[in-house]
Amino acid sequence: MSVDEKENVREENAPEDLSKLLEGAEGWDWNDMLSSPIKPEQKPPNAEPVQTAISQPSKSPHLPCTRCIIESVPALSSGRPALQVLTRIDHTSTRVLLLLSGDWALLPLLPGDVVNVHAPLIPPPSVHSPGMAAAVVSGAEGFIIHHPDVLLPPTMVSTASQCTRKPLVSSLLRSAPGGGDGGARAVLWGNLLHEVVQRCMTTTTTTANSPGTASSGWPPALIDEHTRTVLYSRAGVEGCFRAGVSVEEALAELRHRARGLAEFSQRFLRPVPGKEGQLTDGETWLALSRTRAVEEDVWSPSWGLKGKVDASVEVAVSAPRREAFFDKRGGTGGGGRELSKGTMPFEIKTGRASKGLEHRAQTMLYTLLLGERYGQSEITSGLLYYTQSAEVIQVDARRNELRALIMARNELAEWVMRRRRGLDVLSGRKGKGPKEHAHRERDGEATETELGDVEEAPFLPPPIDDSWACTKCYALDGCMLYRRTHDAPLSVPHDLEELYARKTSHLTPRHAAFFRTWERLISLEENDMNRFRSELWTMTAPARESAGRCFADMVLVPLREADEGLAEASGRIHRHTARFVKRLTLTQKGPETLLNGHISVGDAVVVSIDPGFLALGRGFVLSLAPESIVLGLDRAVDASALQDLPIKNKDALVWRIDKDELSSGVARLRDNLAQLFYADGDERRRALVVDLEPPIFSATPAFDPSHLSASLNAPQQAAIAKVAAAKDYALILGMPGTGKTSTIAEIIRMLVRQGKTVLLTSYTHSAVDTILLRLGEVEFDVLRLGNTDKVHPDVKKYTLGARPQATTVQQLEHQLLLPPVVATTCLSIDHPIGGLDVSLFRRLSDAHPEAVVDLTLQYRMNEDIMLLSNRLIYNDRLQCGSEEVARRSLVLKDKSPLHALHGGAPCPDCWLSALLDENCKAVFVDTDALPARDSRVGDLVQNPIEAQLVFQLTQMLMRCGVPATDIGLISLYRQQIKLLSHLFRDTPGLEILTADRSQGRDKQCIIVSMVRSNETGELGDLLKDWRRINVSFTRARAKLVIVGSRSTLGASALLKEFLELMEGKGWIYALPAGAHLRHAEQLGSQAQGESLKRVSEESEEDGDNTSVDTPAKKAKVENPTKRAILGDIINAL
DNA sequence: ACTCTGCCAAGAGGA
Repeated sequence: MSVDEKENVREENAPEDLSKLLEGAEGWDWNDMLSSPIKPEQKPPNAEPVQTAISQPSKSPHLPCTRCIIESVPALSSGRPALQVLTRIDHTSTRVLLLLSGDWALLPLLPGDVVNVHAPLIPPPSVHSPGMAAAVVSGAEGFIIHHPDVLLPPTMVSTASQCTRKPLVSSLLRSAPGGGDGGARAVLWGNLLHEVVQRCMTTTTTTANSPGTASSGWPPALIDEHTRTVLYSRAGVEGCFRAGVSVEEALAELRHRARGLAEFSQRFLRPVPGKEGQLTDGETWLALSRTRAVEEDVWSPSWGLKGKVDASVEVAVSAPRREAFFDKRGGTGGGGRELSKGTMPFEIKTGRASKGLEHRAQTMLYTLLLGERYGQSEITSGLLYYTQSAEVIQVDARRNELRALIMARNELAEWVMRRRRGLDVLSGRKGKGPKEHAHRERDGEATETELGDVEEAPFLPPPIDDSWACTKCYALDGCMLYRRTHDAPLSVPHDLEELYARKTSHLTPRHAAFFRTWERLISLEENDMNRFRSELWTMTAPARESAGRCFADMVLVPLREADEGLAEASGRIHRHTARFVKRLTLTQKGPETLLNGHISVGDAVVVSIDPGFLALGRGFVLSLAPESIVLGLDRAVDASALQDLPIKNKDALVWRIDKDELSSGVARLRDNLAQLFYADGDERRRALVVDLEPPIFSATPAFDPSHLSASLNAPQQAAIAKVAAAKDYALILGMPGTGKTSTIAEIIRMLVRQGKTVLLTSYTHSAVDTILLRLGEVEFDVLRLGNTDKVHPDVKKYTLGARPQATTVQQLEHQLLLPPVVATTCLSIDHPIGGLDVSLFRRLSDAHPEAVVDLTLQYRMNEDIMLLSNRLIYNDRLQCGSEEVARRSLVLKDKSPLHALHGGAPCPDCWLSALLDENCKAVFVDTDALPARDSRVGDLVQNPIEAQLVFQLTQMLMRCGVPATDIGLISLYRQQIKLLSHLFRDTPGLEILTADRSQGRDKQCIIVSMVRSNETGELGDLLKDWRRINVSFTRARAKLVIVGSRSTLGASALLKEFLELMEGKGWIYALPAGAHLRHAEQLGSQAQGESLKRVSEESEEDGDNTSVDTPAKKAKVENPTKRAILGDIINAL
């Protein structure tokens, strides 16, 4: 049997046709020309196609794609059918003149905008434009993707056909599925059945290699097994719980809904199409020969789309031979049927076909995504499978429909960009250049004012006001809320007045203002994240690596035995584990250690192959060593997982690992905010939080103080009494060391004793877990929700994963609802019983000081250390809990090592002796005489000499008998933390933390490295933040040593005050010149210093600092495998 | 003006 490749219909847009257009182009009236039909009679031109750098290689089968920046757009007068737009190819100076007609001429293009031009580049209309190219995009050919860096999901684009506002509102508020109970159930069946089909598709091996043999398809037993596996999984039972359905009922329903699967598989799962596999069109026969992948995530910056394809399948299609084809191909005789093979997206729909058009649209967009991923020109069709009606429909991606869909995408992207531009202005970011805000005249009206007037600029399209569609819409609540708070001037049509009133009449202007304000704050944060998102495809890996947000040139290597423990951890995202090392060649130079940069353990990452294969895996960092990184990923990235990708040189695969910027958490915040304002929302909470109604306290709190722990001090007891009396809320302000953790633990015990339920929550995992740990062994049950991989090991016993897998809704209900204490982070609300707002402590405590209790007695700091905090921040409200605390000092067990530095004799002017003195409890160590200057590594700041000083001091402390676990090193700068961590890599127990991460911790001795030291007096914002300074100073119990440059730090008002205070107390120690060298040898910091020097020099190379090439810096190891082995050895030590 | 934290996602379907 002969198999013909299917002709690509879009190849008909051959460039010759366009070139013909341009013949003798000089002096043509372009607008006239573009609106007139092609004149094929004109003789072919001599012009060669323009050879020019195309920044983005063609990935689409159809047309080359060029990324261009708009330079100027002419005034657009209404009724003009065509538009000439001058652009420049991104990252080049090559100009491209876009000749737009039809819909494309109406695009709201602004100078500075990015467009992807899907059209061939041809010579420009005028020969007077050397080096310039042109591109024609009209109703008949080419596509323009406006704002391509906004990647939109195909579902959003397809829903926009009905109402553009709806997908935008629902992307802002990722609310729970609407449509009432029925909706939730339908979603559940959809979710589960999808997974069943996908499992069947991946576990079945078809008989592709034995032609002629009919495939046996999926045996009913296999389908049933998958059904049960899917349903009895954690997600399955949880879904039932959410939808309020019993597992038994779900099983029956799923079995019912899966009944057609076996027949489907018999008809279509075969190597060669036959009559059984006839599609609903009545003439096409289909065979699914292989499933390439399911749930594939494809990000397409060239189409400005990203989505998940249910399945990618290899198909064989047999269709009656068409006349048109026959003629065109010159005829192979015979008529009859024509067979073609290819890859298609396979879209499963388990509901009714009522949304057929949207489903078709979605499927067409998936053809674009798959075309990009597999680079195959034949992906011009997709398949829609309706499980209920057992129909399979072939959807051809025809130009006209695609064009309409792309226009719809462009419109959505324009709305998204309007919002971003508005937010950029608000946050003072003015975009990329002055051109961004240049004029675009439209009928003589400048749009510049629109940008300036952010308050009024709408970012949502107006509602469609279709009483039938709107009443049924599941985005209605959000839509109406925005209408009330953001589109207030819009008049409401008569037939929707009642609905509008029902949804919004409870909202006061104050409510609207509150929602607007917080909504905007949330969006600002979201916008910040989005800025980095597009860097994954707009920046090369090395460029992004130098900004510290990427690891370039990574190679996949096998896991080591030491990583096995990591591989076991299995959260919802973490399904596969992969280890990467840096590939280094003679010519390439990378950072010596992966520890440089912004990527740390726990961070979310995206794994890609440059160029073109974005986001092949997503997950987070499990472990990070100088030589290798281990990731937990949502999908496999090994060779077999990549077998179908058109990657040229699979043996020399190079990966990039990018720090991911997740923004969905922010959308949830926004949704939580919106919940406060919905008609059926929590009215009391709205009154307390928004209207600031006074909280009510009972005069006679029902609690028995005799149950309280005897160790509680008076302010702590007062706090607990306040909580017991609170009907709404009580606020406890805990200054450092005042026993917040114990008080909270005690409050939890009290509330549980009273039969109440408690939600324990905080912004961070560590804060939640600290309290659970302090709670210790309790007689009641605690449920810890949230990402298991981030939960403290000793608290894991409280997680759902530590309990037996529930197989009934009732069991799950018990696990979820019975524990009186539920602990989780605020944002971890992707769970049926979670959900909380941002902290409103400040707002509430300002409005109702009577609701606040201060904890004032502290047991951590001695009086010298406390004095700093009291004077600078707390107005002397803080007191020592006891004399013993006040007098606390760091006593050295053995001072002889100190004397040994100077031949056994005490040394009066040794800086180490001075600082280690027991009476030196709080001291600022001034480095100005050395000096110890800061330096930059990319955008990071470090101070190597200061790191050495800290190293020597710490070494001496430990030699004198202070356990490493009693010492903490703090810096506000991450790069400094890295230098210190490197120096102390062999000192277990010593904690080295940024100020932020030291929150909630304390140590006998804290050494703070202030880092900033320069002649220009540059201080940065970090050191001006008094909260961070305060946190780092108040971690110390007995001794606080602050190392820094007095002259530089004095630039900050707070630090100036601090230095004056220290001066007055005589607590400043000015290091003599060369102090860091004096004991270097004895303290073994010679070798350490060398290695430190190396690390920091190498780091500096990554930045723009110049450094002399020392002979010590030899060429890097040439063989990547050797390198990996070396890495193993180093790591095993 | 260089720090931190959290979040998995696009879609699952309905008159």
